[in-house]
Amino acid sequence: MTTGKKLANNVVYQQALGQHHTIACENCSMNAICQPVEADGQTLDLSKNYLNKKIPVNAQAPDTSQRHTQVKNRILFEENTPLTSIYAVCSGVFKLCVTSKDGYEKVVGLRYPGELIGEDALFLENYNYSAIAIGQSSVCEVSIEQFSSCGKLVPELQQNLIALLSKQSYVRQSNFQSFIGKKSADSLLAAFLINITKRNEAYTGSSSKLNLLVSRNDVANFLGLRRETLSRVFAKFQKEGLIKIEGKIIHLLQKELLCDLANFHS
Amino acid sequence: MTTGKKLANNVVYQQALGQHHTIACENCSMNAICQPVEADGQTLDLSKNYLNKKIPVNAQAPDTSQRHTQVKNRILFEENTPLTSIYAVCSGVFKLCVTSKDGYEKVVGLRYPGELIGEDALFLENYNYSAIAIGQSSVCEVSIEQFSSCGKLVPELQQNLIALLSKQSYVRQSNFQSFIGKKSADSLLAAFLINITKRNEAYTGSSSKLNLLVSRNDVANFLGLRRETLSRVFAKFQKEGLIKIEGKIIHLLQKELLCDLANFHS
DNA sequence: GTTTAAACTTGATATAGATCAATCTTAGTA
DNA sequence: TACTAAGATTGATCTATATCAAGTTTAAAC
Repeated sequence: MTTGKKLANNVVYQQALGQHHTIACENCSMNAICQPVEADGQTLDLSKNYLNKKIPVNAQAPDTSQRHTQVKNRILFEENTPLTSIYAVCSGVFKLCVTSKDGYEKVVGLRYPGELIGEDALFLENYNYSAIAIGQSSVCEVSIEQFSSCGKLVPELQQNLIALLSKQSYVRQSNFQSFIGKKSADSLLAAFLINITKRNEAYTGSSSKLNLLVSRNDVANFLGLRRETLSRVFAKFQKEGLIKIEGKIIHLLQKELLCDLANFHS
Repeated sequence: MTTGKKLANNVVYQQALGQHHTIACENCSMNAICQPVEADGQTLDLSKNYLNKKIPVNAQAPDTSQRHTQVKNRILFEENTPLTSIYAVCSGVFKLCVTSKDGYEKVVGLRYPGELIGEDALFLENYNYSAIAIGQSSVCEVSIEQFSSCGKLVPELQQNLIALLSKQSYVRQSNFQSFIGKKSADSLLAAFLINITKRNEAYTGSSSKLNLLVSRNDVANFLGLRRETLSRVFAKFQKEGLIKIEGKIIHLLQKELLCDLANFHS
């Protein structure tokens, strides 16, 4: 891991935030169905049967673990292609996109370590968005077919999946509530920063700083703002002492005020 | 059902759209866990054990069915109160609200017949929003406690719940995708009309007209627009021949154009 | 049928954010 | 270290939507 002059801080923070390391399994949403379960008084680790590894793509440092798939700036899967697996992000970040008829790519979600990708299409034929790795990222892959055959044998596994799905449903609803009907750029960005920090809290160990990893362009696209507007709001927040910006790393200096802004209803 | 002079059309359409009738079970999201299941070669209708009825509240025409709870302009449950049941809307519509510190009530969702309420908090202590009946509405109630005890006995029931939750997760994600990052009032309203029509399609039997049931105020609140702005966009859409307005009933005359507007990315 | 309140619409003005354009910064490469 | 391209910021102007205000329609109550 080289340290350029200007980059030094960045790397330090990335290490501090653990963004280039894989998430601990106990902090991962997938954990509910990966954990060994008790069946007939025996302990079974069914994950061995359905958790796949994939060939690393464009990996700078080849992944040595068995579980994690390395992808860099690569498409994990494309919209409207057959659904075969669901994924949990292990490291890095993935953007979820849909492409409109005119070819415009709209960012409809971001997934950070420990979060699921594709589980919302579990009983559909096809994926409902494309998933694209930002920078160097990795995932765990769960084959639906293999999981199903395991699930039939172990009822407890199914209960765990129920809990996982319900939790996801909650996460999605919370997400929706955070952003629906927000009109001002200020409250949108505040809601976004609070939302992402919270989602990464268990993983990064910090409730006041986050590494966005994605470009300003992607954030602006996701929020429905112009990159110029987003830039201005970022600058304003920093000038007002609400945040401190170090490239893609954001320190939330006055979280209370940001929360007020995020909840502000106009 | 009386027919006033000006009201006649309205009532006719409401009947045509079936808004004052309860949804057929086969069109309801809850159906996956209400249907009788096969267990040990026997058919069990477990719904009898966990599907409750509730005392009608403010009902104009008392409900004679066993399953459906009648509530009118009433709170079904309040934010941050203990979660005991999940619900499926049988008739009418419910608005989901969160109240901010300053007392402002934000509409974070609308639930039409066949849709679930509260399932996203299934494994939480408390409900994460309040649910309020608009006009005369009714629900089916599933007691969590009773469902759980049934579920343990019948694995198939659990599989059905998995399917239900995954589908809900998909619905939520689709919802999110429809509204996140939409900036213009035009595309917001277009997305809203398409979204609600689609959600009600199986129930109303129509893919080109819908009965909003909720006030313009609630719609504007949900979309993050001012009622004046919403009113102007409604008027513009009608003037342009995209829709026809009959009070709360909206006819989608040019669905293709509305879809284009809804997908429009600026 | 008349009265009253609530819901909805329309008009005029002010403002937040888009747009267009230029500049600056960062990261990757020679 | 210098060069290059992509990403990010800043400035000036224009436009869509909020805001304030008045008026109209609808629905409920008397």
